[in-house]
Formats: sequence, C-alpha cells, structure tokens
Amino acid sequence: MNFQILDADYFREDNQPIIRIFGRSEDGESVCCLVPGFEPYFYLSASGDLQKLGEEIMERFEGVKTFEIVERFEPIGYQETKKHMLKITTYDPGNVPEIRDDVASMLGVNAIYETDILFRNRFLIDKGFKGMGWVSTEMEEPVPNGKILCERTIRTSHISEVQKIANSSLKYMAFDIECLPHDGGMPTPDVSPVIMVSFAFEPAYKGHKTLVLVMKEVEGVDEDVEMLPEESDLLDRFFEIIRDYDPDVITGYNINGFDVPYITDRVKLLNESGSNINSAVGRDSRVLNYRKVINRTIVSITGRVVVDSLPLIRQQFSLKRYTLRNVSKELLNMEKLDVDAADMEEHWNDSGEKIRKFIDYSRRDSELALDLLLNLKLLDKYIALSRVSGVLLQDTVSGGQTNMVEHILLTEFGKQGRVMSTKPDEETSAFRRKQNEELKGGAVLEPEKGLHKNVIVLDYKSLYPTIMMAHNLCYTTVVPPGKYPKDKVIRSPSKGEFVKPEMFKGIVPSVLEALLDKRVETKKLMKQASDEGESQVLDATQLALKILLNSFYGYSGYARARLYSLQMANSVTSIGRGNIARTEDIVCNRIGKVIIRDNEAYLLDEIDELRDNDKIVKLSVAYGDTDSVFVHCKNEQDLEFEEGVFSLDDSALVGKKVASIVTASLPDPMELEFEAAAKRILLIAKKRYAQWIFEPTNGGWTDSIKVKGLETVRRDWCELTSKMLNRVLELVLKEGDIEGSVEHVRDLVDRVRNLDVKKDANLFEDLVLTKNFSKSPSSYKNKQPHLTVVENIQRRTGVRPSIGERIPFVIIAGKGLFVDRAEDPDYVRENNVPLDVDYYIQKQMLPPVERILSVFGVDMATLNHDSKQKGLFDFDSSVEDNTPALKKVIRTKEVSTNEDQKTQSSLFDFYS
DNA sequence: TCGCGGGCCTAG
DNA sequence: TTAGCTAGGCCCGCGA
Repeated sequence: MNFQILDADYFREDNQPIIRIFGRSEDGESVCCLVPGFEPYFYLSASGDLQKLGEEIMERFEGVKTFEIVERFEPIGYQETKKHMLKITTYDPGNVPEIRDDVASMLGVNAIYETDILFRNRFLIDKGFKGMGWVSTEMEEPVPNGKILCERTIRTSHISEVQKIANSSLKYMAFDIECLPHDGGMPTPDVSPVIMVSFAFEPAYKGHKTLVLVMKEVEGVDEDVEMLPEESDLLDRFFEIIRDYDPDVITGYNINGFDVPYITDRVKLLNESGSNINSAVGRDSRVLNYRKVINRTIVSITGRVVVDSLPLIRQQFSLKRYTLRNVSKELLNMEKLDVDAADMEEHWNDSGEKIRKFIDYSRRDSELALDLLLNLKLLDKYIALSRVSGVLLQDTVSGGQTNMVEHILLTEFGKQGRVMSTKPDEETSAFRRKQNEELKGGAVLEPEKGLHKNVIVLDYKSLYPTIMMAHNLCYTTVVPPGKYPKDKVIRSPSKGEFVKPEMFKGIVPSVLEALLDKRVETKKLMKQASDEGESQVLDATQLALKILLNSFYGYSGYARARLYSLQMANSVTSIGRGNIARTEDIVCNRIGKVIIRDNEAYLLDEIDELRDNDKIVKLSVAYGDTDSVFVHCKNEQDLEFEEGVFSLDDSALVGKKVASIVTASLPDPMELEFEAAAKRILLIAKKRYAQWIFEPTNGGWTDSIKVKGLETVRRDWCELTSKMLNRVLELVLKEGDIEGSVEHVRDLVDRVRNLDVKKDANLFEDLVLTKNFSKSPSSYKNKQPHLTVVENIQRRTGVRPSIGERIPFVIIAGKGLFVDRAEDPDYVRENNVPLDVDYYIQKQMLPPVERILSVFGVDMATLNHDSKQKGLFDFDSSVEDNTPALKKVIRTKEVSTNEDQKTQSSLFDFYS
C-alpha cells in the first residue's frame, strides 16, 4: 500500500517502542502504520578508555541496552580525521533525557551529542522518510483498530520511500464556537457556556458542507442545524462529529488562541461536575488538550494537523488589522456577519429571526476560516516545505526555519559521519547574542537622490546562498585563522578562513547546491506541466526551495541554533559587501559606457570605431542594497536621454550585457541578473524609493508602480496618506505632472480641514492609524499613542487587547501631548469627539508628500495653501513665486540643460 | 534648537 | 511578534 505521511509518533508495547505513522493512502483511506524494531540512541565523546566507559554506563544505567565504539566527526570545524566516540543505545526513547545529564557529568566525558532529537524525527531521518512524503509498505499484517481511529491500521517493518509528486486528497474541517458571556463582556470558560459550534467541511460530511450545533430548540431552521438541549450533549456531539468525519486538517481562525483552550477547559469543568463528554479527537483516541508555553498555546492532535490560520495570515500578508472581519474583506472580499457582544444575549434569547441570524453568523465564521485556508492556499507552501525539508507538516506549520534547517543538516551530518550538537543552554545563547554585536550585515549604497529616467535594475540571484557555495563557507570547513597555509584556505574580508573544496567540500554548500539544482529542475517541470494541479504543486515546491535556500545564512548567526558560527555568518556578509562594491566599480569604471548598434550591446573595446547610428550609453550606479544595483543610463553628455531615444529594449540589451560581464568575473554559481527596467525612478533615501518599473514577461513588458519603504507601504500611517501618496507618485512617475500633484494634495488638505465626520464617514476611516501593541505595558519606556488607547479600552470595557494585536487609533483635538490625544476610533465615532485636523494636515499629510515634491522645488507652504483664503486661481502664481524653473519646464516643454541643478525637474521634459 | 533613545516598521 | 539575520528611516518626547 502507498500512503502519504501526515504525522508520526511512537507508543510502548511490552517495553519496546513502536513507531506509528499516520497518513492518507492513494485510495483515500486514513492509515495508521505500526513499525516495530527501531531503537533510540545518542553519542558521547570522551577521553580515556571508551570500552571501559561504555561498560560502566551499561552497568550504571538500567535503560541502556548496548553501546558501540564508532568513528565520527565533531559538529563544528574542519577535521582531518574522525574521532572515536561511544554510540549508546537505550531501550526506550524516554531513557535518553533521564540519563543524559548524569552521563555528561561522568569522568572523562567531554560532550554528548544528539540527546535531544525527538524519536519520531530520528526515525524519519534514519529511514529517509519525509513529512508529506510517500511511502510504500509490504508484508503488512492487519491489526485490529482498537484505539486507533483510522480506517486502516497495519503493522510492518517493510516500508520504503516512494517518489510521487501529487498530494493525496486531504479532508479539511473548520470550526468556530460561540459562548454566552455575562453582561456583554469577554466570556470565560469558568462561567460562560458554549452555546453554538459551527463546522465547515471539505469534502462535505454526509452531504453537509456546513453544520451548526445549537444549545436550544429553534424553529424554521434547515437540516444543517442540529439542536441539543444541554451544553454537555452539544460538546459530546462536537467530538463525535470530528471522530466520524475523520479530518486530516483541523482549522479555524484563532483556534489556538481561543476556541481550543476554551472547549478544553469547559469539558474539564463539566466532566468534573458529573458530565460524561468524550473529547477523544486524536487518531490515537487522545482527548483534546493544549499546552501554554509563554505567550503561545500549543495544540497538537495525534495523526491530524491543527492549522490556526491567524498566525499564518499574519506571517504572509501585511495588513493593518487581523480581525476575521478585516482579513475576510481584504483577502477574500467577503463580509463577516456579526452579532455585537452587547446584543448577543438578546439574539440568543429570541425565538424568531434573531436567533436564526445568530446561527447563520456562526456558520459564516467557519465557512470563512475554511475559505481562507483553501482559497488562499495557505497550506500548500507548508506541504511543500515538509516534502523538501523532511519535517512533519505540523512542525512546518507551527515551527520556524530552525526546525527545517536542523532537520536537513542532521540528515546530511548523519550521512557523512558527523554528529550534531545539542541545543545550546540559556547561558550559551546569551553569550552568542553578545557576540552577535560583531555581526555585520549587507551594504546599502548612498542613493543618488531625486528623479531619474532609464534605470536598469540588476540583482544577484540568491546572493548569500551562492556566496556560501562559491566560497565553501560551512561549519564543516571553518578553521582557526592562520592554522593552515594561505594557499590551502579561502579567506573572507572579515578574516574568516575556510578550507578549499578540494580538501573538504562543506556540507552546507552541498546542501545548497542540491536545493538550487532542484529549484531549477522544478521550475523547468513547471513550464512543461499541463495539469493545473500539478503546476501548483510545483510552484509551491520551488517557493519552498527558495525559502529554505535563504534560511541557512540567518540560521548561521542565530544564537539558539544547534550549529552557530559567527565566523561563517560574518564571512557571508563581508563577501557580499565586497561584491556589491566591486560590482559598482565594474559598472562605473571598468565598463563605463556601452554602445548600442543594430540591436546589440557592445563594450567600447569590442568595436573598431564609432558609427553614426551608434547609441552611446553612459552608466552610473544610482543606488544599491545588499544584492541589487540600480544602473542609471544616460547619454554621452552625461544627461538624461530625450524621450523616445532610449527604449525598454535598449535597457534590456544594456542590462543583460552588464550582467553577463559582471557574472563572468564571479566564481560559480554567483550570478548577476537583469531584472527590470525603470522608465522613471524617484530615490528619496536609503530603503525608500518608487519606480515606474517594466518587467520582461514572455516577450513583452508588464509595467507597474513599485514603492519601497515610503509611507504608502507602511502600516503605521493612515490610509489617507497612502492614497494621497500613491496618486502623487503615479502623477509624478507616469505623467511628470507636478502641478496636478500639488492640486491633488491641496484638495485633500481642504477636505480634511473641513472634515465633518457625520457627512464623511469614509474620510474618517481613512484617518485611522494602527500600531502594533508589541509588549507588556510595563516594559514600555516611553508613552505611545496605541498604549494610551489600550489603557482607555481597558478602563472602559475591562478587557485589555492582547499583546500582538494591532491597535487602531485617531488623534483627537485638544491640548497636550500627541500621545495623550490618541483615542479609540469606535469611541470617537459614538461620542462625536472632534479630531485634530491640524495634526493630520501637518504631521500625516504634508511631510511625506513634501519629501517627494521638494525634489521639484515644491515646499510646505505651497502645499498647505488654503483655497478658501486665497482663492482658486492663486495656485499658478504661487508656484511661479516659489519655483519658477519648475513651471517653465512643465509649461513650455523646454529641453533643459545642466544649468539649473537646484531642482531636479529642470533636467527633464515631462510632456514630450 | 538639537541630539539622542525608544519604538515601529520596512528592505533585503 | 508565537525562537533566522542586520541596516536604516522617521516620529515622538525629553533634556542639555
């Protein structure tokens, strides 16, 4: 039988561990496969007589089954030879944590290794199985299901990996609960009952796409509603439905933060007072439970995957708010239905329309949760990450990059006879964090500020991974500086030394090479794929490979990693910094000029003499950040090309030429790529710019305005700022319309100045700011506007928003500090509190737009002009007063020269 | 008035 | 943010 691995764990049978793999088979059955015969082990290195030490350990610790003297490399540093170590095998996985500290403190023991690897991961790694990977079983014996809640349970030790791209069809279930709070506050499980539970299923459950359980009799409802008179019956039915449906994936919105702990606590309470709710949900019949680990609730259900979509959406989408209402609207374009907390009791006690509405609202929440998961394909990425890294799906969904990197490295270390370090203790991590103050990052080039035409964007393909590959940077190649002769090592600008690949090819570079090759291969397959589903799987796979490739650098400087090398991390970035500086030098000085002739790009020394129709392109670097360079193309006189002279295709010719020359000078597989051509680009500051960018797309060009770092992409500015700035950027970049920009800003300033909240509710919404409530109030050293609002809300409702929530606020009129005048928008709306329109004009609108338009000589006064006071026709003269050069250019289409350097606009002819 | 630290969020 | 990394802009409040 072939099945795909969803989850794995182990249990004990006659004092032997038996591995249990859960999955779904090719023909759609849920499967549990028992695999006996796998044993737990760990390593230790010691000085002295290893045989004697092994015997002593056997004698002293009952759990130790056997030992073996083996040869292994230590985890960190290049080593010429392996060392003798002890491999200790125990009877039970639980024995290892029991004895490891005692063993570590025995005389002569230097270090212990791999004592903290979960047994199921140890099994997967040693057998070469992967999370969401396919396996095939033979000679299986059927086993009576007993407590196992799968459609088939088998037992075999003949199990092997199978190659298959497609995924099995999983069963998804979303749920949501409603609780009845006392007097409109937050419900708490000690007093407020669960009155409704809703489900959404994919595929349908016995013909039901959704189902709502309600704790009362309601008339006039459809067959997707079940009525149960008692809360305990309702909860019992909830678990019965889960067991009966047998989902692979259980999802919901904020279920880890709310629903699961609530139901668990409620069941405990009810069962303690005489109820008999069977809350078994795991495929091993384990009851629903949760663990709290600082700030985080961990929920795991054996054999299934629990996916709370809230953290996934937080990670993947940058939104101003993450309420289900806002997320559904922004990402699904669907409305959440809602009963106000204050009206909940009234709806619940109603026996007509209101209670039916309440039921529909509850149903909708489950539908939305399922839609988020499926329509946004939230899980695809994680399934691909599991298949590529080998980590079980639950761990890629709820874990970080560390998990995956360490899983991959443990696998490769094992293959190459190298042991893996244990996780560092607190002290070691703290020490490393201190050391990390020495860790330098990427270089950011000083931008040539202002508006430019014809800028080519070049960037390095996977810069840090390719640096590690090209220079053999690895934990396994790093050597103490000076230990080996100069010609034997690669030395980085940060003075890190690594042996050359001829001496030893590093494990990290090898892994990266394999990942990169696989990504190229996957992209190729994707182009050939005819089936839509297969193409999607391949796309998720190449994305997963990209994520993994980029995880290794960050991991190398991570204080809590099993493997840590400041030398390696610093070498990566120092080579990166050297590289971008060298790239700038090649572009500006070694290349300098490119000749375009007959649709080909040439260097000066590639042609004999200049001809009449040759286009001479002068290159300079306008900006660059870490792995990118923006190359500014100008004419022979070092001026912008006139409109129509330098085409997008010319950009591509120059870009590809430059990229190929730079690439040729680099060690394999480092590669500079032509990415896009910007017709115009506005550079404001480091990490802040906007481009009218043209990206090559199968034969043609696709254009868009791309904004980086400016207020339009920042969530701590109000929507009005974003909208205003977006319009200004579009006018400036696409049309060169400074005058129009100024008018647009003035119109908006007027509207805000004359704001009437009752008449213009939309504008009010656009004035709402949000900031993340990121830590406990006591640890803030300064006042913060969102903290003021958190305190206000807590004072008024008794409920404090949770840490990690984004807090919306507006600034109200009054005296005193800005931070004290932040207020909850809901409160302001309900109580008609006037806003501080001056704050919005002076602090939210004018400064961001001034930073952009000052490039053209437009100042605050021009923008802040009051139409009511000065009249509508005042504009032209005010522009003339402030910026004569600007107006001249706009009005007369004059082709300017270099004479006026004061305002950038004088360099261009926008209207031609 | 200016410089600085805290805070937030983004680029890469 | 609920365990990859650094660079860096900008706002606010505070104190010299």
